[in-house]
Amino acid sequence: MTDTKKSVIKRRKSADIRKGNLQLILTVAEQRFAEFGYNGTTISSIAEQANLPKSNILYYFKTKEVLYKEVLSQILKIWLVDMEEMTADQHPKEALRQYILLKVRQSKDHSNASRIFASELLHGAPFLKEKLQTDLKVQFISTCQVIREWIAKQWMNPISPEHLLFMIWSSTQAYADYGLQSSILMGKAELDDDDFETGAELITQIVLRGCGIKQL
Amino acid sequence: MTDTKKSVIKRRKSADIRKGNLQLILTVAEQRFAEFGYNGTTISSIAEQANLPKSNILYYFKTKEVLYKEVLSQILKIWLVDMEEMTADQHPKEALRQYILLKVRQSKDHSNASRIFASELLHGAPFLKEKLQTDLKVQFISTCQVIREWIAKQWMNPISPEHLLFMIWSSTQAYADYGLQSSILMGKAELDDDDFETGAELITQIVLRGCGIKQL
DNA sequence: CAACTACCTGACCACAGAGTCAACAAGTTA
DNA sequence: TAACTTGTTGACTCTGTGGTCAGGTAGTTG
Repeated sequence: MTDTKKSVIKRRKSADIRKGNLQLILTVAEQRFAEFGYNGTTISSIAEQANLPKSNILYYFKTKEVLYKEVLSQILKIWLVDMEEMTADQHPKEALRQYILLKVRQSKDHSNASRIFASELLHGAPFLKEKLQTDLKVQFISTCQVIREWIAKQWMNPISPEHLLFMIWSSTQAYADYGLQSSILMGKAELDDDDFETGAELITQIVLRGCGIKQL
Repeated sequence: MTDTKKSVIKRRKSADIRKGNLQLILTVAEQRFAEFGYNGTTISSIAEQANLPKSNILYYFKTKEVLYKEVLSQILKIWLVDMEEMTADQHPKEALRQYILLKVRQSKDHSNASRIFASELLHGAPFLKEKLQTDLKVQFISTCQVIREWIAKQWMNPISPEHLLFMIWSSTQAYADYGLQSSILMGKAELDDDDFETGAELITQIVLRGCGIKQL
């Protein structure tokens, strides 16, 4: 009994070490990459912030590139999930509102991930190009189709679904990407919850009205 | 006569060397910084692309940082100019349309500059913070005031000028920042003139309708 | 406890990249 | 032409960084 228990405890403890360190490193790495970019981030700086020796980082991730890709890989998933929820049978009034809200929330809650993603795109998506051409593109085409059906049902004005999506993406994404700049301009240390809510609401209003979608 | 002429020619030639090299370096540097970011860009790579020895770059720009700041400094100016043109006596219908058009054009014609600016903001504007707090903020506040006056005149719905500007900035800026991603999704090598026009028109329509600005 | 595996880490290496410098070339002016 | 300024460049230094490695320790299993 004691043996088993002890063994179990130890086994769990050992697994926890790995899991814990992995998580710690990924979290810290995400912060650093978001702030300084891939080239501006050193393994040493990650190590320092995580309170681990540099060699230990390299023990879990063979190279810096592997670590970065690992961080990246989780981001695209998050990005795609929200879009899937828009379907043709929903009314755009609800669907778009919800999507915009989620995207802005994401900019707030996963600001680092969002910024890394943006930075990646900005520099030509060297590590993401393939995934964009497959996963994201499939989802994109499908969502454009949904919008086309909304238009066919005359639930909204006939406008380019592609450009509409670009507009929604960029304006919601901006609350992560340019949050700092925005806060400077608005004269505060950082954007608060209200700012995000106001932003989401404004984007929603403008998009819905702009697309000729009658509200209520 | 011959002497003077010769002298003049030589003087001009000498000045031209400086001017020409300066311009060449700045242009190449802008490309590299846009594509690889500050840390991802090496002086050697700039030198190579400009067909100059590395030392020569350092002769004109004491350090990499000086060169980068020089590139940056020209960008903010461009960014501010268009905004100045929006004034309270104009009707937002015209003013916003024009501003959006200019901003999208800028994303097309000065894509590198736009991307450097975006990248700078994305990483907390380490080199631009001061200028943002002064120049850009002044212009921002003033433009917000213009919008407030439009609202007071009931030329548009009462919406937050700050967030409206963020929305316009980000959605127009996106045509530079995410141009590559967009082209991938739309299945072409790069966005063509039509895409930019369509984008500008769509943003304009949505913003004008979204703000409750009657067109014509 | 013994053998084993997973985890940890300081010392080390190779190399790239920013910036210096000294010597030289080319234009400029009197 | 002589004195001077401006431009040019290869060779060099020095720091920082990604990554290796060997020798450790701590958990694990029979």
